[in-house]
Order: sequence, then structure tokens, then C-alpha cells
Amino acid sequence: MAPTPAPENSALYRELAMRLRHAISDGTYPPGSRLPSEHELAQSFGMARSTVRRALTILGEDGLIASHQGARRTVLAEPRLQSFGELRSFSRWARSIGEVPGGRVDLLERRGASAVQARELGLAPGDPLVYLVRVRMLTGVPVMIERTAYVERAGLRLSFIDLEHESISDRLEEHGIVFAHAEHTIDAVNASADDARLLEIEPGRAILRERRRATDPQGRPLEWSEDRYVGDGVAFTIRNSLAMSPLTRGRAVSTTGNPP
Amino acid sequence: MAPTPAPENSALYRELAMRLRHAISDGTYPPGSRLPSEHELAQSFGMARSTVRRALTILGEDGLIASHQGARRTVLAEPRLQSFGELRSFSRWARSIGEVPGGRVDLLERRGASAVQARELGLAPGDPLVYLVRVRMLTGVPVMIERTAYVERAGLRLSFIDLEHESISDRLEEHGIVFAHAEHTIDAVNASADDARLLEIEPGRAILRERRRATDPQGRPLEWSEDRYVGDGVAFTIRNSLAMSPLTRGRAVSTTGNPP
DNA sequence: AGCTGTAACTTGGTCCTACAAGTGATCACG
DNA sequence: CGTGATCACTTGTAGGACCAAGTTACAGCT
Repeated sequence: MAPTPAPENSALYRELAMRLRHAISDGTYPPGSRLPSEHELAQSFGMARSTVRRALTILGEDGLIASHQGARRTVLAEPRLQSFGELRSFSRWARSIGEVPGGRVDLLERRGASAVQARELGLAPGDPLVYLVRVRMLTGVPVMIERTAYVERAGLRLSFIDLEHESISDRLEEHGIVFAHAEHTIDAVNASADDARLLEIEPGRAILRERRRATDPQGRPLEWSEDRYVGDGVAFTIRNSLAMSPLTRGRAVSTTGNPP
Repeated sequence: MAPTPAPENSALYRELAMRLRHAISDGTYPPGSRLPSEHELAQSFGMARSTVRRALTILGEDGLIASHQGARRTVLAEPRLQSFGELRSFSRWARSIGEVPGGRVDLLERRGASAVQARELGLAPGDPLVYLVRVRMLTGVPVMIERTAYVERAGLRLSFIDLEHESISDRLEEHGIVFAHAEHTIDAVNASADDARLLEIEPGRAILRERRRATDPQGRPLEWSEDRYVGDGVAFTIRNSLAMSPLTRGRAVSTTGNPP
């Protein structure tokens, strides 16, 4: 058999993973049930067992199925719609849950990198970058303040974007700037007077703070952002397994200094 | 070549992944440098390319290396000591960062499941479970309140454990109760009067709340826990990539009701 | 010097085989 | 009727082959 040339960006194993995910969420394989054996899947989809295994590995990493030597795989949970894009982009996430994303630009300027920003973006202090502060809303209600420093390469493209309504991620990707890796640090702080004003809440309310550094496929930093979510508006969810755990608990570092 | 019989629980590819991880953290392959090619690694470790690839896949999922068709893999970051065990167990985590874990039991009793607990643990409301409230400390300083509901199977073992000093996870594993999957939901709330008293902070301070459901390898729920961390004491970190993203952002659900 | 085209190298994807190790159900036997 | 041994099935690990597609470096040409 000739190895299929892969029609689009879709590999066979990713295709199958997607199909199985759907099959789980549409009730073909409800939680608690067992999946067909690797052999059967290979047979019925016309691919090799190794390819099937690769697809199943993905579902396992997502925490959707459990597997043990000797026994058929068990469906654990229904998949949540989630993707890297939804996580990085507020707009995409908002649309995916049926809300209307909105934003108000509070500040957009070219400036020199602070010490923290320089360290996180791999620049020298004072190197030029683009700094953007936005209040993000879900269907009119403010839920998050976003303070992002973009490296120049990405940031200069921002001038051409309608920041109030368009998705920065979408636009940047069209210009060949792709976000591939991200590191998120999550903790809790009390709302400052400034936060309270922008989010229309009382000062002191609990804020879920996410600091994020995103890089391109080569690992070069693209953005460093501090997002502050209204405490009771948003939650983060992680699934992990013995085999794979991308989540770490750490002592909080006081990188509080995100400049005015 | 006969496939090596695997000396311990260690598979070849996991062995190699571990070695590479060490090689990265000890500076052999510093961030920014490129790894040897799959072929070279296979050669020098005497294994097949497919096995090497499997090891490299793991590092990629951990966000340690970036890889692109055609070019050698690039080292992105140093590995953080992290493991599923450290994430689930406060004791293990504390020891791993060089602190002395401590705890004070506030409450331990057998009781009937509340509606929320029943749903999360797959029980009927009123079914017996074991409920444990502890204040956890790092080197004497309280940093977290842990309110955990164990299914009976796991919970009944608790009576034999010295809850103030021993690690519950360690002990339960010795009894054949293994935690294999977990789902964590993280948001921020303000400290209640009760929280403030137990954690020795002022009421209203920002609290990082982690709700967690852990299951055994078969996917059967073992525990459902709500942990409240002092906001400026602890942070969670997640790495993710285009290829894999176990982290989801969701609207906060008001599962606030963890009983008195 | 600068550019271009090509060849060698490198990773991505698919398929195959073989064997080890654990599970589950059947079946024969006491 | 229970019980234990057996065996087919299933997943885990390892090795290997082949080609596609992207990157890099170098040689040679202008």
C-alpha cells in the first residue's frame, strides 16, 4: 500500500482522532463503554494498527479514554471543545462558547521593554516593543483586562488591525505569524483600583491572573501578556494523567510589576 | 534483534526521554541549541529510530523541544521537575521544592454525599463517603485548605494513616489505590471568614481555588476535592502547544457549595 | 561577490512484523 | 456446583522499511 499523500494538513491519525472524538460526544461510545479493539478500528478504517494507536494516544492524553494492557480501552469522559487557538485567543474562545467577543483599547503604543518584559521576550531592556492594553468583554460585560507586550515583528502588524472587533490572532496568522507554544502561569490577586474601574467591580474582589508567554514554532518569543479575569466569571480546566502532566504547581513569583 | 525485555517498569523510550531531559537540564543541550538527529540518537543509544521518535514526542509534549520537518529539533526550555504525583499530592510537591509539608486535621468523618459530591463521584446523594478537611502548611506557614471527599473504598483506609505527617497518596498507593487521572478546575474567590481564620489572613484576600476530581486507572472516581490556596503563595503553570492543549478556559460554574 | 540550483540530510507519516504481558471467558475436572 | 487451568484476544514495546516534504549547505555559475 502506498502511504496516502495526506489530502490537506490532515494526517490520517489526526483524522481518526477527530472522528473518534465525535463518536464519543455523539453517544456512539458513551462514557463507561469500551472502544473497539485497535485491530477492529484498523480494519474498519483501512489503516495500520500503528496509525490507530497514534490516534488513540491523543485521546488518552486528552483524558478521554483509559487504557490498560490486555483490556479494551474505556471511555472516560466526553470531550470538551478545546484547542490551542481557543486558549490563546479570547475572540476564538468567546465565539466557541456562543458569546460575542468585544474589546476596548485602553492603550496602544510603541515603547521600550521593561526589565521583566525584556527577560520574558528575550530582548535587552529598552529594546522597542508594542504594548497593548485592552478590556475584553463577553456580550457587553467586561470580564478581563489584557496587558500584552508584543515583540516588534508581531506588534507592528497591529496598526493595520481593527482592535475593537477583529481577532488579533486571526490577523497575525494571515501575516504568517503563528503562535505555536505557550506557557501559562495562573494565580490569584485582589483587584487594584485600576482593575476595579476597568472591570466595573469593587476594588479588592478576587482576580484570576494569567501570565502567558507565547512563542512561534521555532521557540522565539512573540508575546508576553498579563490577563486579569473577574474571579467569578472564568475558570481554567486541566486534565492530566499519570502518563502526562503539563501542569505544575509552583511557589508564586512576584513578577507583579507590569508597568503602568 | 530481540526486543529488549524491559528490565523494570521502564520502557526503552521512557528511559531515553528521561536521559534527554537530564541532558537538557545539565546543560548538554542548553535552550536554543539543537538536538542530534533521530538517526544519530538511534545509533548512539543502540535503538531504532521509531523508539527514539517516541521519546522525542514526550519531550515535545512537555514543551521542552520544538520540531519541524526538515530541521533538527530545537531545545526550548529547561525541564521543570514535575510529575503527576507531585501535582496530586501536597506532601510530594512540598518535599520536591525543599519545604517541609505539614498539616492539621480540622475534620474527618464518615457522612452522606451531598448533591455535588454525589454527581462528581458517581454516587447517589446520601451514599456514604469520607470527608476530610485539612490545613496544609509549608514549613509551618499555612498555605492551603483542603476539603476532600473520598469514596468509601479509598476513604476507609484513612483511619490507619497518620494524617498530620504522612502522605495520604503514598499510603493509599501502598494499599493498591492508584490515582491515574485528574481533572482540575481553577478560579479565584475571596477568602471567607472561615478561610481567613484557618489560613491566618484577612477576610477578602484573593484565594486561588482548585477543584479536582481524581480517578483510578479504570476511570472510577476516587476523590473530589476543593483546595484553597493563599493567593500570593502558590501559582499554577501550564505549557501547551499547537499539537496538544490540555488546558481549557471556561465560564465559571457556581459549584461553590462545598458543605460546612 | 552574489545568486541559484541541487544534493544530502532531517523530520513527518504510514505500514509491517514480532513478541511480551495482561484480561476475560470458556471449559474441563474434582 | 465451584474452581482452576487454558487459550484467544487485546494492548504495550521494539524493530524496521519506505516515501514525502522541508531545511541546510555547498558547489558552480553569472
